[in-house]
Amino acid sequence: MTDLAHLNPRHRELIALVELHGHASIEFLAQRLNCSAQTVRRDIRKLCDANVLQRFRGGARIEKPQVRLGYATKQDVQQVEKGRMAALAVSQLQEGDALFLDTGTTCDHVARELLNYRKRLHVVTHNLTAALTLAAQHQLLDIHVVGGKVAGRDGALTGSRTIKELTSYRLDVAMIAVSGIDAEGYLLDFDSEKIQVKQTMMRHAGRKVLLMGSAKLCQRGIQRVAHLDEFDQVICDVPAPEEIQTLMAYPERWQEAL
Amino acid sequence: MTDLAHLNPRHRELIALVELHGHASIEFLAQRLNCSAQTVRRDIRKLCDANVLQRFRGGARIEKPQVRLGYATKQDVQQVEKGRMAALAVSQLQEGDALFLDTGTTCDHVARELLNYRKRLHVVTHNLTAALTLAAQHQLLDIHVVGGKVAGRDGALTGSRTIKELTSYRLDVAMIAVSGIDAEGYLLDFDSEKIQVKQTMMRHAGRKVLLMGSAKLCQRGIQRVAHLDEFDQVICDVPAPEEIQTLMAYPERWQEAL
DNA sequence: ATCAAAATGTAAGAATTTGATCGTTATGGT
DNA sequence: ACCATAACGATCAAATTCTTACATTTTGAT
Repeated sequence: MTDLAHLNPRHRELIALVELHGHASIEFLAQRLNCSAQTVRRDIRKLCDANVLQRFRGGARIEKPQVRLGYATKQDVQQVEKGRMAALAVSQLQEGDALFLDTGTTCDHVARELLNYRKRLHVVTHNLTAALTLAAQHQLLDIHVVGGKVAGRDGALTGSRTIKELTSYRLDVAMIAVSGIDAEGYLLDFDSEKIQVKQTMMRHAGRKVLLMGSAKLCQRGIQRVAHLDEFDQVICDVPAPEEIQTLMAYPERWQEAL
Repeated sequence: MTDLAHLNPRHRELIALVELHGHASIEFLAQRLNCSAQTVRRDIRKLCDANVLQRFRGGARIEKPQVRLGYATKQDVQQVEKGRMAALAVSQLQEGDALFLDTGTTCDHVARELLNYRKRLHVVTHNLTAALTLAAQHQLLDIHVVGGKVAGRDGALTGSRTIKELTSYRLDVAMIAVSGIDAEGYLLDFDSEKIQVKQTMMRHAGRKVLLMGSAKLCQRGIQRVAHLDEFDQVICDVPAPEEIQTLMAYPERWQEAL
């Protein structure tokens, strides 16, 4: 166990990317990490020496000791991009707005961004980490947590109680995150309990905002959450790829976070 | 764990900036903090020695952006004693027990202790930090969070909704913490909303357990929560002082955590 | 007001990282 | 077995970052 203490953000994102897919090619990683293939090779060699990854010709993979990939490492994927998307989403809020906040690391970034929002807001969430982050501003923000059963390491509350409580609200905005997207433009996720929560939030909100990093564009899920067209805004860190644009009735709803 | 006591405002700002994105470069920090890169390096070195940040070439990062160090770690008194009290309280649980868990740093210690408890348990709480701690064991533990409004930096949920939800439970144990005690043996606290939650938990639990560090024996509050005699166990880190013993109908309920 | 100690800024040299080049090695198809 | 292609490792130069040392400023106490 060598020094895994001072790994730079690129190392962390590299690990996260490999964990996310189980394996990744040098070229893919070089493109994602914005560096040369040479550097990726060096990083991989280092991480393999530290027994974090296993390498194969052309890339690296990870033996998953746990089926569930760590919530902590998910945070390392597209950290900067998630921050930018969160900032854009928050910048479009108005004083006094009431919003639903979904679970996921992207929404955690929104919570962090809201700390710097200096105006009154109402926030309703089933996201424990976000709620705890927001608690630092509880004098300014009106934060409501819906009841439920803790469903994941990230502190997502789900279950019939959660759904039932959500239905008693009617808010201005819902900020939703998902795991992936399919070829027809439907957003996907894995946990049906969490999907129910997302759908309920959308039904009880005026403006629906989707937060989806470009990494999600090539990822999947097992169950449909909603269609792209059901959202009033789609916030991403890159412009909409052509194949996505053709799936949208209103491609102008796509927004790129700079 | 070195001295976190005398952090100047720049240090706090630096930590906040690193927390915002999870990591930050020296250059970025120097610009935002209006100081030289060298000073930033010196600050970072200090904070890394204190285990607040981790450094990497070119900047620094923080391991858990979502856990604030404002609340739990900084001014928590009697940490060791609280750990011992928590261990004693947890040791008296039985597999399958269902318990209410109150807010406060003492109860956060109980949550941490429960992580090592290897048996099935049901936990109902309005304590966000505890719930998030317990989430790491969500496969083994059945964790329910009641809905409500975030009332403090520590992530306490309160309000009529919280009370109403609590009344639908009937659990084996309630673990309660308070701010102080008065001369007649009544436990005291400050926030009437939180007091209502404590009282409701007690009404809907079989065994009532009070967790009270010796520091609380000379502290006060502004409103009565309950009397010492209403608890089936009083866990403290010291033996009951004489003046307290005379106030209790059953002094044998007092337990000292070793 | 004065001095000592701590904090901050500046600069030069050392160390690390990175991308590119090039010869070597592994892989897959014929 | 052979060849074409892609991946790899070593090496080097350029760029960036770190450390060390020293000058300057600020702070606190007498």
